Amino acid sequence: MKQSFGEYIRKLRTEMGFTLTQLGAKLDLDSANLSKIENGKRDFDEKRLKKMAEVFNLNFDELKTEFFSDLFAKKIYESNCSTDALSVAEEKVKYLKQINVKQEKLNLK
Amino acid sequence: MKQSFGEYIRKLRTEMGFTLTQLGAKLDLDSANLSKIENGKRDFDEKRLKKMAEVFNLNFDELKTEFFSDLFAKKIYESNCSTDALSVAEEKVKYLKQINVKQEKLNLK
DNA sequence: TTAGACTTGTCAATATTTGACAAATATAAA
DNA sequence: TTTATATTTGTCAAATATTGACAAGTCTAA
Repeated sequence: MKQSFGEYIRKLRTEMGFTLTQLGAKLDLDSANLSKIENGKRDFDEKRLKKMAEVFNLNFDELKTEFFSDLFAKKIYESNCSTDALSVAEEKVKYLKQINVKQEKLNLK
Repeated sequence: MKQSFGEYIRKLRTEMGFTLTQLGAKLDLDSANLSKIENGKRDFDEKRLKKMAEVFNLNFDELKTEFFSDLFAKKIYESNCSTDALSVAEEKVKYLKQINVKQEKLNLK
């Protein structure tokens, strides 16, 4: 879990004995671009997460966790932001969900 | 800290007695677009954080925390991702910083 | 050396974000 | 009420960013 998302894909891919071209085909992705993704030079596209979970038989929610945590970590690292943002974000997620509940109740009326 | 970034700006703006147009001018931003930002219909652009900190005399790092936490929370909410991603992200930030240290040592040689 | 695997650079196509403006609505003072 | 100002909403072209694709390079193992 402490690796980057690119390293994670590479690990999974080599464990399965796939080449970049083979996995690329499964994910509908150019091997050159997949190489960049594994090397952290491009971002993996969220829309391919579902397919990736299927290919590697992974739990989709755990894969999302892996994917988004990478996104957040990179943002924090690049922007030199405090990791406090992470705990504040947790509060804000609660806030957003709460707003949503209120909204749904209103919509029922 | 439990409000959205848009609500936060609005609170600061009204406390200072600024109109959208007045604050917009200070931030080099159309009043209509600032309105959308405050109402969560557009995103505040990271490049204006510095100026915003100056205008409201805020600590830049704290403002960044406020800004990025909002970003993360929205992502999690929209994508229905587990908040586990936040703690995993913390680990990944450590990992990225560690990699960087190793890289710097290599560059010295 | 050759074939296959991987990497890197580039660029047009596509998608997203932004700035700007007009028009509608809300608010509040005269 | 009318009027002035503040705010909201819709739209759209321009600016940016991302993506897919391909060529050409390096690396590796037989």
